[in-house]
Amino acid sequence: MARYWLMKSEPDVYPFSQLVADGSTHWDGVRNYQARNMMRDDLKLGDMVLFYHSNTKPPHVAGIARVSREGYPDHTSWDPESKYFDAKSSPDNPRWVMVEIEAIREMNPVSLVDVKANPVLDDMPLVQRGQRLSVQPVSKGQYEEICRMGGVE
DNA sequence: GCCAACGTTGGC
DNA sequence: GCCAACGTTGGC
Repeated sequence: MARYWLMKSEPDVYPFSQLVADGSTHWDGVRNYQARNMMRDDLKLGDMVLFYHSNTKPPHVAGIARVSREGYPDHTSWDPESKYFDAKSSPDNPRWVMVEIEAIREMNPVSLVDVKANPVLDDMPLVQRGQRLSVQPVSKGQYEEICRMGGVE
């Protein structure tokens, strides 16, 4: 049974349109333990992902993606050239995890303002105070409501 | 550009 | 183990 997630990306860095162009991508660079644990333990093949654009005006959900590979070591963590390099991570003892996601479809942007204005979505982590996690769980009802707002059946 | 929230670091 | 300092996130 598929579960549902929201993943944040800054469109200046990696917009949803790029995921559509690429087809799929590995979600590297997450350096937060809570988010890592979810990617390692909870994100399963076929889980649906709301692709959220943060740090843009206005912030919004931009499209739907799907987990296409479950958690595996994030190789950028032991690449000295990478900006995500972590000296405490190595191929033998990887500290960080990534998943792969694939683009499913674009949707009409659902802005954060609209999410906040919809009582159905009051409990979404996204609208809680100070919520900064780049990977967040979403309920089935919340997922379906966002899809509806974005014009997706 | 500002700043609140939160995570991490490091001295003790 | 505490907690102040610092860095980052991300909306506004």
